[in-house]
Amino acid sequence: MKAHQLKLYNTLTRQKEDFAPINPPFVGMYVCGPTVYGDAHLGHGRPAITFDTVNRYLTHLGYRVRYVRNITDVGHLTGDADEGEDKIAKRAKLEKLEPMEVAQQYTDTYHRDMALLNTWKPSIEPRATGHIPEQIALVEAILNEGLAYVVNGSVYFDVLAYNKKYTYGKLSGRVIEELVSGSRDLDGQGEKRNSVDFALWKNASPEHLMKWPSPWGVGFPGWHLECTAMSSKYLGTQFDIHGGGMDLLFPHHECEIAQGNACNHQDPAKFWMHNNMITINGQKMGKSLGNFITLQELFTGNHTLLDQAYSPMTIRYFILTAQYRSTLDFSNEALKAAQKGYKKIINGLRIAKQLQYSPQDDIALDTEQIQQVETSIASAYRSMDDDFNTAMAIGHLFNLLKKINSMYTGQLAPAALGKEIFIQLLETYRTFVVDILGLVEEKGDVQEGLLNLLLNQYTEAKTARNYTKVDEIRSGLKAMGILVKDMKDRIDWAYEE
RNA sequence: GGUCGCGUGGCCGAGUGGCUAGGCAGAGGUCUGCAAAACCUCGUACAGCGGUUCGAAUCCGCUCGCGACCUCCA
Repeated sequence: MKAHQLKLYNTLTRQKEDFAPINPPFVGMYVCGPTVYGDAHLGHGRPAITFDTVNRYLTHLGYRVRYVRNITDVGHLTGDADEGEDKIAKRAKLEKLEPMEVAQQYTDTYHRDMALLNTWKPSIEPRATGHIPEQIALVEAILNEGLAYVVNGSVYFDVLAYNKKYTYGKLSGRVIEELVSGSRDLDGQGEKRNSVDFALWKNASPEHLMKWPSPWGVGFPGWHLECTAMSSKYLGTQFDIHGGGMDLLFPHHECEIAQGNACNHQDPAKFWMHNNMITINGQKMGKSLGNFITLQELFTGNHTLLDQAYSPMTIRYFILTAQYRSTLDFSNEALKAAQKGYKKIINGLRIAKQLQYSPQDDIALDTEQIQQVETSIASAYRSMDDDFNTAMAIGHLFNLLKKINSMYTGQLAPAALGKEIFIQLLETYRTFVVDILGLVEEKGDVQEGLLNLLLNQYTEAKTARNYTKVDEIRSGLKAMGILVKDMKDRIDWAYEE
């Protein structure tokens, strides 16, 4: 393995920085997970795939990653201050279920969808409700620091007091004075000393469903608190990477930094990474806008905006074709192009497995070809080293794929590359596609044995020049998404793109 | 209103000063019973205007258009 200087964009400093773990070879990464009150949508897919790829690449480079992604199973408020309703409780009432049944149900569907997208499971997947004592301890610590205050059984973080010692707004680039003057006068925030203060613990009304006893009475934790509690418990008070969607940058991550500094006197994370949003017709796709498409709807094609179903791997590939910090616009056209691109990549994987190296004395090394392969390999790594530029890496993979395909069709002899480069080419291609990008063949309805039987018939018919039969088999297989390929010396097949 | 970001060929989408991104769609060619696949070749794009520079999609300014965050959201 060559030396890699991984650079990643740190939202905190707004520039790309050299990555170095606090305790090599270990890397601690915390990513904000879903609030489980509904099916996961395309917007959940993006951070999951983005940080899965980060996890995969770091692991590939030899780091030992502890990847923590939480499940938020305590609903936060749908509205402002006391007027709001717990999202999970709301769903529970609607479906006549226990809140925990709702959380369990959608945790399960989330896991199912993430597995389909071929994301690695987090090392630890803590739940907010499983860490109530830790959260209460944090509130007490912040109170002890004099950076929070209690009102009517609720505890609020005192942002102005905090800002005297630390800097509130350093992540989002917000200036406290502007926040104070710019924040709206909301009803029901009378308890707070200042509108910029945020809840650490909320007093629960009698009809509130999810609540716990605390030193300040029965209540529930504020929504920024769980991430601080769980990240510090499992990764320490300062860890390497904190990830999440850009929409969480403010106030959520800003508040995490404030809470971390208030308790531990240091920033919780060295690097903050934020994936951009998926847009639909140029507008953010999101629950609040009601324009989201769930992953299941994508997989089944069951949505008015969808022309057809798109497989999980198509979705994964689609997301990886854009740099994670760019917005990515959803459209049927783009997804169909992604589907074809993905199939092409996977067909290449099948082909690569078949290729054999055989030395040929009559074939000289082709230095130009060799150099092209070497350049593409190096470029693919350089792309990933540059803030996980999967889009660019994929571009270089297609260049490698051309070489693989050329060898497959006999237009390029493996011997022209030399054994070492030949092996390196195949190995790099497979490693990038499968290990790093996480793209795998989708076990469809292809039964290899059955297929080979049919292809034998095809070959026999062809030898007998029975073209009616040949065409019949070919069109029959095409209807099932299998392309028959008549090669010079044999018959092969591929997934239809 | 405040803060931040974006505008790339028919479509998607990389690219921060000179060196072919790539995919999809399209055209021509090689191969082939015919196809398909694959491979080769092709379009010479960077919102507009001005500036800096030997040289700009890439830096600076202005204009226009779009979006995100500021309230729960990945």
